[in-house]
Amino acid sequence: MTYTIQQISTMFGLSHPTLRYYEEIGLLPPVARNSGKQRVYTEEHINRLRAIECFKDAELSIAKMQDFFRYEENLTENIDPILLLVQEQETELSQRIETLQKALSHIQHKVRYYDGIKKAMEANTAWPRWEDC
Amino acid sequence: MTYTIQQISTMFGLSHPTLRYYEEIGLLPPVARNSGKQRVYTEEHINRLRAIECFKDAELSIAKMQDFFRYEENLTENIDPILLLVQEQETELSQRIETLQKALSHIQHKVRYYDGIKKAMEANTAWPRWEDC
DNA sequence: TCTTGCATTCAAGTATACTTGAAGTGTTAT
DNA sequence: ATAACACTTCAAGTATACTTGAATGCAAGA
Repeated sequence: MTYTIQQISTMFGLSHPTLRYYEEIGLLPPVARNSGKQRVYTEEHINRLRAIECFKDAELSIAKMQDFFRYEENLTENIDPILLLVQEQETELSQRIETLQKALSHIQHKVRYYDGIKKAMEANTAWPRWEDC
Repeated sequence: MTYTIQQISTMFGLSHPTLRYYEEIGLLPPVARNSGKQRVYTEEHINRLRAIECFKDAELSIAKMQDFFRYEENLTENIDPILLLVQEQETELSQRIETLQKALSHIQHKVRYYDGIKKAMEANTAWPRWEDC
């Protein structure tokens, strides 16, 4: 089964230029062409794009994705660097989540605070005061 | 109490150029100068920088911080937009945390997988196979 | 055949958030 | 006084991840 750039674009929500850009920087494997020089994508590209989607969610930079895919091509040689790469990403990601959770509770505090003020303004009563967090 | 750019820089881990940049774009209130034209920061700047720190953790863009601080100056007029701003950030942030948590479990899966391979290579036993997530 | 439309290349531009460089001024220690 | 260092301005550069524009090519339907 093969796919056009249009189909891939729709499938993954990526623009044509973005797909060509990924190919240009080697994030996608080379894409074959049909008689009219148009790109013909295969399952290989679908799988790679699924991996890219997942890594993007995990906030991996394009450079690290490139490393990852390079390592994966010769896993026996590169088991140490690839393991390190995913372990580091695991650490970064869990720290990031922790930071975001703290920030979320700050923001939620602010939501309650400004909502209290709005209610007080509407009811013409005294404003709540800011409780430090 | 007043502070030099050096003290503020150390306190918040921001470079001198970054502090001047924040001032230039109006993220910091205007900074007074001493006889030698050097910046003199006050508690007002410390408080603002603490707020900026918190918003940065919450992934607020500089543009939104600018909006926030502008709204805060006249809260009575701007209670609706400021409430909207923090509510939107709350929503975005919790969605972001959810995405990151899913991504984290993908990455943890990969860590276990590649660690299994490494162990198998060392023990010269069969490689584990990839279990799809 | 002609037009419409999708596809192509390649270079240049965009957004965000800073950083770096050059050149000069002011302050402090010896 | 003089060196060393901190601070100043202003413009230009950087990194990441794309996007946009201009010019051209091919292919299929009216």
